[in-house]
Amino acid sequence: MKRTLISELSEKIGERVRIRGWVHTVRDQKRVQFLVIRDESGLAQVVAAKEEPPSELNEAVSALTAESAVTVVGTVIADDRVNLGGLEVRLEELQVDSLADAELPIALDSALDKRMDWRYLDLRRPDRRLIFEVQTTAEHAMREFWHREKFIELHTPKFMGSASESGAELFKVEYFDREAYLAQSPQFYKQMAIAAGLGKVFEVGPVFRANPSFTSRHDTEFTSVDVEIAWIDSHDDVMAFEEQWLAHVLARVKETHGADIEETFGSEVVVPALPFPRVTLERAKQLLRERGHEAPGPLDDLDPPSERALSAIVSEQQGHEFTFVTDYPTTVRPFYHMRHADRPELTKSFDLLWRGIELTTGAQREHRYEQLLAQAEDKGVDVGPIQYYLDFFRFGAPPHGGFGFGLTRLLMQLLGQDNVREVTFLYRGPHRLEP
RNA sequence: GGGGGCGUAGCUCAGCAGGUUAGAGCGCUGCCCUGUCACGGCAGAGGUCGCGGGUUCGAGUCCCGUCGCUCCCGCCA
Repeated sequence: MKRTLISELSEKIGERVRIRGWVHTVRDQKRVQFLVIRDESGLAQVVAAKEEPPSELNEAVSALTAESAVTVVGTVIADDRVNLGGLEVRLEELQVDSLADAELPIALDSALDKRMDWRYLDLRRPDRRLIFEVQTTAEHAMREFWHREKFIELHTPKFMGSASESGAELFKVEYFDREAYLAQSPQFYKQMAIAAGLGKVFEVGPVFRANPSFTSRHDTEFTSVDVEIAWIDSHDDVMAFEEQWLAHVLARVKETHGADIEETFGSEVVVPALPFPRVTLERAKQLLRERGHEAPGPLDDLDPPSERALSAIVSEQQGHEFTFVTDYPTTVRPFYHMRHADRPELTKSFDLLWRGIELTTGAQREHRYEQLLAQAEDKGVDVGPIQYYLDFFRFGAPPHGGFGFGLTRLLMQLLGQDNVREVTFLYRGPHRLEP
């Protein structure tokens, strides 16, 4: 007999069905037994009259434990007394596919770290499933847009012979008789694709950061969304692409899950207006000062409290959740970010803030070999190990730029969660390698 | 790496200025209950109070160390 999803039961009233799922609750009374079965589509009540003495079926129901995996055969009956959709399944056969231990190690209100220990139980909660449905929709919408715009999808190697950026946050691994590093970014390789003439490229893939970061928005392995575009005139072209792409993604998420997200997580999905507000770092600092926010920390960057404050100011003044902050000084940007011709101390770079958190870093890249070399030396970068990268720009490289984008940070903000661990299937952090 | 908070039953927590057998709710086990729907009722089991030292007549409670968790900062996506 074919399996019926619980969401389809209302179309099968009077029919015999086979449903498969988990025991949500057991209410074993004197005269009647109720089971609530949960599958990926919903909850359903299953009922069995108790016989005197109890039948084998009654005994089997009594022996069930919560979260056991079961297969139930019965007849669908409409009954107004039932709160769950006004229908129930009259139990005829019960097969216990896997009996769960009686006592579960976590509850609905368990602490995050404990829930991480038992992630597969944590994820059985229906509202957690929505997280990954939204992720699926968001990624699909991203690809939809890229595909329409004729982007090429990349799969770059995650083993590297040398650092792709700073070098301070690399995981070192054994690689036969030498050492290799886990890629902390596909940065160099997506630029290589530009030098290779692929035009516009993207990659959705894992990146590894050996930072001992203990915050709600960092992990040591996460899914990075990377984009690189050739033949641009400036970083403005990159921002223009990103805002259209993101607006498309959020529109798709809203139309598919907007109501569910609001109901489940109390977070409204807002499709952003175009263009997004843009503000230079200089102007951002000025805005913050005007509004009485003392921007502490380094003078040439925004610390997290300042980013939150800036987002709040822009939201209040312009009614927009997104803010591009542009033109960061060379001191806080990598050597390959292109510098402004008229103000060489500033880069043609940007960050994208959403609801107070950093979602993206992007820039126009320096594609002129001599200039790139000079900037590397200026930043004190040892060019020896990255000569292969510099070589990309020796045989005709188009002007280009792109951005890196944190997928889990998007999801966290989208679903009003306060921690990336909630929206990561399996979190990896400095002290978390299991399960 | 720096700073704050926390670590007591399976889970979530309470625990007085240090003082006799360490508590609650949920869960679990057993019994009872004509349809429940977070079912309800009664009873019961379950804890080296993270670990190691120290102070004290006496420490879950104070001190030191250590491990773990958590948040913020740094770093970044």
